[in-house]
Amino acid sequence: MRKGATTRELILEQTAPLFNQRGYAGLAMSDIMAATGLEKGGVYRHFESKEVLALAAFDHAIRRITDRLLGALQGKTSAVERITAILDFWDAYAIDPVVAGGCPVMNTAIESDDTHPALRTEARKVMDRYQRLIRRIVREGVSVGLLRDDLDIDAFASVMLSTLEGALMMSMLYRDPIHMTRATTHLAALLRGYVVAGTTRRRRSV
Amino acid sequence: MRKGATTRELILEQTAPLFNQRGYAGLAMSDIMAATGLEKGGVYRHFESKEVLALAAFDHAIRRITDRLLGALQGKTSAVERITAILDFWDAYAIDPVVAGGCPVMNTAIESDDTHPALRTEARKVMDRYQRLIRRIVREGVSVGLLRDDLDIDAFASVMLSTLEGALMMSMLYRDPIHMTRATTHLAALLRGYVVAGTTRRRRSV
Amino acid sequence: MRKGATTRELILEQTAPLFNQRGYAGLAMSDIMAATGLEKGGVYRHFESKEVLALAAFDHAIRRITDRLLGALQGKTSAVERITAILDFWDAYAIDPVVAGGCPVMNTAIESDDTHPALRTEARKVMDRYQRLIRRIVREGVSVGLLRDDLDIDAFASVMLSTLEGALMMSMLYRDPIHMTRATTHLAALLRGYVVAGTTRRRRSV
Amino acid sequence: MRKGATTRELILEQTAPLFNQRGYAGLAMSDIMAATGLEKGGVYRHFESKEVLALAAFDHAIRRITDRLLGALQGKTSAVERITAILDFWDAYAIDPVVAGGCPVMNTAIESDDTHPALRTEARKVMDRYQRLIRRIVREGVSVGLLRDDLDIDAFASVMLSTLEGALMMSMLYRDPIHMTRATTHLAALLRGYVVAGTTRRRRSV
DNA sequence: ACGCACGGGACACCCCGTTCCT
DNA sequence: AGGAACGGGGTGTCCCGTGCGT
Repeated sequence: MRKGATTRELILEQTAPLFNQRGYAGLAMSDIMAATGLEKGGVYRHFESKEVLALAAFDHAIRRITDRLLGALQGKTSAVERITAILDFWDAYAIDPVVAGGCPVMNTAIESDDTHPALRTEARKVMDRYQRLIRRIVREGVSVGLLRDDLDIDAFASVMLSTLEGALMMSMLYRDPIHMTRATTHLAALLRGYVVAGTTRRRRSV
Repeated sequence: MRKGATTRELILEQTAPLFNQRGYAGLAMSDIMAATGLEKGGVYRHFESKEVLALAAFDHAIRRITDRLLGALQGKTSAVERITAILDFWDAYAIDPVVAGGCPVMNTAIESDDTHPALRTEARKVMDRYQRLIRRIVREGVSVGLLRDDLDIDAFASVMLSTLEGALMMSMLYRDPIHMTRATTHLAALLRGYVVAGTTRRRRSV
Repeated sequence: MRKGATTRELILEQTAPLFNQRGYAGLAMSDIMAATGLEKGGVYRHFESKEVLALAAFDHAIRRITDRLLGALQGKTSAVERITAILDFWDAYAIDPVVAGGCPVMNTAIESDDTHPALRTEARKVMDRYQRLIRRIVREGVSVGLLRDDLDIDAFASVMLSTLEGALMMSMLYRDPIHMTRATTHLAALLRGYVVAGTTRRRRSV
Repeated sequence: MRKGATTRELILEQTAPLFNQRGYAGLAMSDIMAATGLEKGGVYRHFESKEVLALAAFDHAIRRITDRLLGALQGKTSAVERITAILDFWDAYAIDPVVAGGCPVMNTAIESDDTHPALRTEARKVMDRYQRLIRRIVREGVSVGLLRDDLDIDAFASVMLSTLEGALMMSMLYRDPIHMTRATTHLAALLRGYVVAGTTRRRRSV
């Protein structure tokens, strides 16, 4: 057992990627036991059911991702810098995911769609937070005069997340980060199109 | 007694949406029996295993979608018209999917990523075809002089599919087609940006 | 197919030993198909069900055994000769059964006891005939003055058949005809004990 | 929760007569589940396969019978008393079997003959023990001078068991203990014929 | 806090017996 | 007579969760 880590955290740390890779239905308690080295008694002491564990593991995965993302935003002040940091984060994610198995939100959304309401609700909540984060950044950019005010903030957040999630799926399907690169490049260009002339230094167009 | 081919089609028709909604691991043979009204003997006569059936059901779903999509392309000649038809197809899909449960390619890509190589391979093949279709259309548009030749055809296809797949996931997660609408609107505008001035009648901007 | 044999007879000829060896529950239609070289359609054309076939196969086995036994009795006139012929028949049966798998009556009696009333009835009928045959012979021997009239005819037939059937079971269990030899030797001596002195030539005592 | 050993015994107690009545092929796991009130998981926890269970059930049945038989021999000292006790045991068995369905050894010998080597071996082992028991008793009777020394001990044991097993089959086939009575009466008389004159009080002849 | 025995029950797949069509 | 079709019961595996013992 890792020093200082409680058993509960150990379990989450080990199972979060497994749930992310194989899904709720595809992951068995026996896999969890094998991964944690615990027996059932040990696991059930901390989580009253597989479902509760799955929910907690999802939360854990999201927390890890969010921590990393917020870290990447640290010190980035302007909207463009912050959006760019997010795009960079996704680029990195496609090469080396924070949590193995792709984006937990998308994975959960796909699997739970018609089967597991609790997980679906959780995924939606996280997606809400992602949208709000982007909207907040963009709104700030607009209010500050960095971005044009004809930018449809809701649509931008929606399209940006759609494109990034879709591109992650493509990159994982092909085991090739190129699709993510193309998506982030495209989104960066899109954003640049809304930057008010003269407010920032030109980057080379892609 | 029923003709075998009929029963086989019946099974595929009934199970394709179920696999699409619940995934390979989430769908039990008993669900299949319930959906088809057949007993085990009947199902296993036509498909030697759940895996073989899942593969066939995936194929079936794709065929249904492809047929519909090709139908929508019927009579559309110019690249812009054809891409627009594809976008319209996705818009409609988000409201009323041809196969319940979202896009089989994305669903399969997500679930099979770390668990089911055969399904993953199949999903990749179909995604290849989608990419080739878009590239062919765009390439023709460029060669004909309708679209600017600085358009990165591969990147366009990649970004377009990423965006549409991601948007479908978002629309399903929120049970709200708005995300798809935003994605297609965005992609339509993107395409319009590459149309050579004077080659087509202006559409009202969206 | 054997010349002159109808398909029906071919089936019975092939399956009688199989039913005798493996029992009704232990023999599958697929075994029957393999043994006969026919497909299911062919078998069901002649026998409407496995049960009907099993009954017919039992009958067939009994007929073959009875034919052989009656052949062995041919020309034997005195009761002692006839009983001895029967004992010889059983001795030979233990070494090389007329129908593979032991005595169909005993096999059927054992298997069908709590499971298959129709077969049980059939077995009982045949056992009745066996008992009647022995009683008739012995009764004739008594009436002719060859055998003592204090011989309990019913008990003799019963004990004789019990001993022979039990001995056949033992010989098959041990794959050793010695048990049958001991039984027939014992029964021959028993019978001799009832022979009226001076009516027959002494055999060497065993 | 129940103790495992208890459940194991429960299963054996309930299934031993079932296997004895219907045979290995004729008894389904579902019958076992119905008889024990357990679900598959419960049964398979204690027995890894139907075959292993069948073997254990056979052992269990034999143990029950042996216990009863040894109990009947308790206090019986002379060879004649002991053999008589065994005959009485069989008489009682034909009326009310210790294990429903007849003699497990014979049943198993018959069914397993051409199908189940493991069971056959087991049946043979038990039959060996039966033979040894009788031989030992008779041998002791001879060495003590109670029985004549021209008695063929091996043949006596063999014939006695053949007769008893065969008679049990007959009694079960006819649902009439008379055949067993005749067999034991006969065997008692046979034994009496070997008693050295003057060593024991005459019993009335049967 | 954890290991482990326990057992209910779902699951996949096989194969059996029968029918129907050719 | 061949053989596809299919209802259905078969076995054994696995899975989840409980509760006892340490």
